[in-house]
Amino acid sequence: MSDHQDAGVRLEPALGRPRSADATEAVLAAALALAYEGGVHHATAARISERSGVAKTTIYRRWPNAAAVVMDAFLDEITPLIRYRRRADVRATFIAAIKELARALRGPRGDLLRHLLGVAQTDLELQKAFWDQWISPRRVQAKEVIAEAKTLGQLRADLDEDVLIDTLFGAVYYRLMIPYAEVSGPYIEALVDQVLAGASGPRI
Amino acid sequence: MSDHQDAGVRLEPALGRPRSADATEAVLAAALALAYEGGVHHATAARISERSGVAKTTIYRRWPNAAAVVMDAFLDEITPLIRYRRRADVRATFIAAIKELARALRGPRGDLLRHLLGVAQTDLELQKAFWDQWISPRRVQAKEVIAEAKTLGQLRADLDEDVLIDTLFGAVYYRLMIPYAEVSGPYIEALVDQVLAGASGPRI
Amino acid sequence: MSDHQDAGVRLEPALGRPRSADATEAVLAAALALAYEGGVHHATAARISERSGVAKTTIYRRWPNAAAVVMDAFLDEITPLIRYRRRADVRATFIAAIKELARALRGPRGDLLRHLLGVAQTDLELQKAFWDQWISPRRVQAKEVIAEAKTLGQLRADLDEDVLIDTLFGAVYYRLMIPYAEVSGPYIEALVDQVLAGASGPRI
Amino acid sequence: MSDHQDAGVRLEPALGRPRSADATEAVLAAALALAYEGGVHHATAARISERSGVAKTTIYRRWPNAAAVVMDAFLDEITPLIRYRRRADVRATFIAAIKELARALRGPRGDLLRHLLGVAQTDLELQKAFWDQWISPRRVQAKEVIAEAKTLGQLRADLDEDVLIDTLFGAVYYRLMIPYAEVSGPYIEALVDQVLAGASGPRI
DNA sequence: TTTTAATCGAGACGGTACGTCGCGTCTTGTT
DNA sequence: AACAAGACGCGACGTACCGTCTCGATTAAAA
Repeated sequence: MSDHQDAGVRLEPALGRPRSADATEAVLAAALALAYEGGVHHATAARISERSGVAKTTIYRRWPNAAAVVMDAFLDEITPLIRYRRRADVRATFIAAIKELARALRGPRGDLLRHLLGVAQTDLELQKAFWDQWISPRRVQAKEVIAEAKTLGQLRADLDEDVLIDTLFGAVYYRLMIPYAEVSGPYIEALVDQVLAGASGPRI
Repeated sequence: MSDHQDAGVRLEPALGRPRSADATEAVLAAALALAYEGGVHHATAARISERSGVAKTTIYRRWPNAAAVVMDAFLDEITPLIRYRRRADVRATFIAAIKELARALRGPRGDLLRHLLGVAQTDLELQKAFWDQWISPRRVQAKEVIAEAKTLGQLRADLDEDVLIDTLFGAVYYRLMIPYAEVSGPYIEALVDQVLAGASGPRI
Repeated sequence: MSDHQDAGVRLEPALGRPRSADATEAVLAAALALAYEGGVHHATAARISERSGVAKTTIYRRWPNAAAVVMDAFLDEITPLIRYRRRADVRATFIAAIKELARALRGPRGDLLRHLLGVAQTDLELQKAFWDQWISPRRVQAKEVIAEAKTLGQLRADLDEDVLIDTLFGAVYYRLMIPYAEVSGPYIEALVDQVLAGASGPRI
Repeated sequence: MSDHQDAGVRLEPALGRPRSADATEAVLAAALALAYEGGVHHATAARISERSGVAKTTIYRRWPNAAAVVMDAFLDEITPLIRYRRRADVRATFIAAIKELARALRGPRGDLLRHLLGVAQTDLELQKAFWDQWISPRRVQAKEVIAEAKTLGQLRADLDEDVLIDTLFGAVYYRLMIPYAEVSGPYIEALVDQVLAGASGPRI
């Protein structure tokens, strides 16, 4: 759960009636189900309210709009599925990480991410949530991997980390949002290999 | 101008009153102005109609929805600004092309593209228009550049073209849609250099 | 029908699609039925829309709020029921007029008027509609009756018309809104008689 | 102060924490201020609570709804302003009483009464409160005046008291709720005079 | 010259969703 | 018990756009 309101830690003894955890759960579940059924636009505040049994006002008391609810629910669901795990070398680690990501996004989950990223383009708050809760933490992990690899001599010492991450994951998101071809296993291997080896012709 | 309706050629001698070309122009201009003023969502059918003096019916007779009008107007405007031009070598050609693209998208125009790409995620017709009129033609041009470079030995012969394009432009679109940092001149040079040189450490 | 919008006469040839008379009728009928069923507050815009089959937006296009619809419907219904008719003398004319009014307001119709007058206290537009379409025309008729009676010597020549009307009808509305007792036939006769005869004791 | 709850006498020794008198006072003051600022509808339970610093729960423990609070506050304020005082004769007594009433209701206080009477039309409890605490006691006083006047021969012995009160005060409330003209001093004199003298022409 | 047919402007229409307000009730911990 | 705080379910509000429709008025080629 990653509420929009209480992102920070609440230290005060919490005056008044506490927020219902059941309600939160029911709302997130309903929102996710609706979004999978008919796309982000199908998960309206009214429908989430009806399906979850939680009043519309309660929803708006906690999230700025329906899309934000779906975003929270989506992130709750996907975060545990895509953790970096160290492999033999950088190549293997990145291939594994990207394959795990691609697998997690295969099918309706990918569409949902596409839609959310789409809506985030015209919704600053969502944009920020996207960065804070999805992109940024994963970049941090990627940078740790890169740093280790540099130490081990697997990556060039003068390498620009951001460029490396942008090229690897940029390619994946590019194919997600402009879906002219699949992000297949072989593609991922070719992608990582080429990014590591470079595109230049033989320097003789 | 790239009307959605008369993509095919009209062979019949066109009975009745012919469509007004002025109307089309006025609609596109109004749509673009509105989108720049307040985002894609500000360019509603009603507002475009009012601003352009063209009836809503007429708009819907030619475009499926308001976003499609904005897309058409946007593509009309941007296409001439981003043509590939050959330089000394692949490196220079790509750097120049990406810099031109980045320059064209700096400021409000980039936001508009972001928004359109966003809306396209939940609008199949727009998705297709995006691919057909923006992405695809540019990929064709890029592939010509790559082919030439392969012939000249500037790029590896066994190179996967799609991967190369995905990494280069994926990085740019990634930074466009997840705007954590600018697509600056130095960044573009670093990007192209690293993609060409590869990220691997020294093979001893 | 007494639309809030086109109170004045429209001379222009009426551009665009004309307003549906059926819709107007259906809305008024639904509003009145709902108000009789459960009071003015039961005639909400949503319910009127549902019952009449006319979209909520169409309702708001013509009336400022649900209460105004009920008011229009009520006035349409009641106006033909309470016309002044001349009798033998002023006394008989007023008694007949007030009895007709009382009869028309007996039962649910009186409650509806009470409610509407109530709502009008916090709604300027309704207040005005009330005066223009209900009170004012009836006062005009009353003044004609008074003028005639003065000519015939049935009423004192120096009489203040407004005071006379205020006392007669003020008493009726007073009992309507502060319903401590009924506006019965005998009461009406006593009312008119006492207003005509005066309350003063015998001038010896 | 005329609490809705403890109309009956509380005989039990009152277990637990006793009710705060300060709270009651603060609530009434806040309610009245809010009603004067923006009309009865502006005095919502939430706003009264916030302004007075008294919890919403506490308010609902003592009054059935926000309008009842305003009513209580209004009556507390106005009651001392409008006591009957005997003058030379009935005519003078009534003129003085009505003038005092009119003076008290001039300006925002009249609007507030209008609004309350309006709301009372759709709120039985308020309706009753209105009668019990405002209208009824004043009618009792009026009847005493009338009885005295009858004894003194200033009013006809066979006079119907209710009709007399209805006509005099009905006219005032009529002009309050259907404000087509002011309740001015001269108007009040003309009103009382005409009600006393009668409207009939000369019986020759 | 008169059809004939598609276009155009204007604007009404049925719908869906929005985000907010106010209601009166409830669940906390505190007095 | 009563209290402050505030969450909660509920119903209604009035608005924004959507895409469709129905008018009368143009506009040009076909009859």
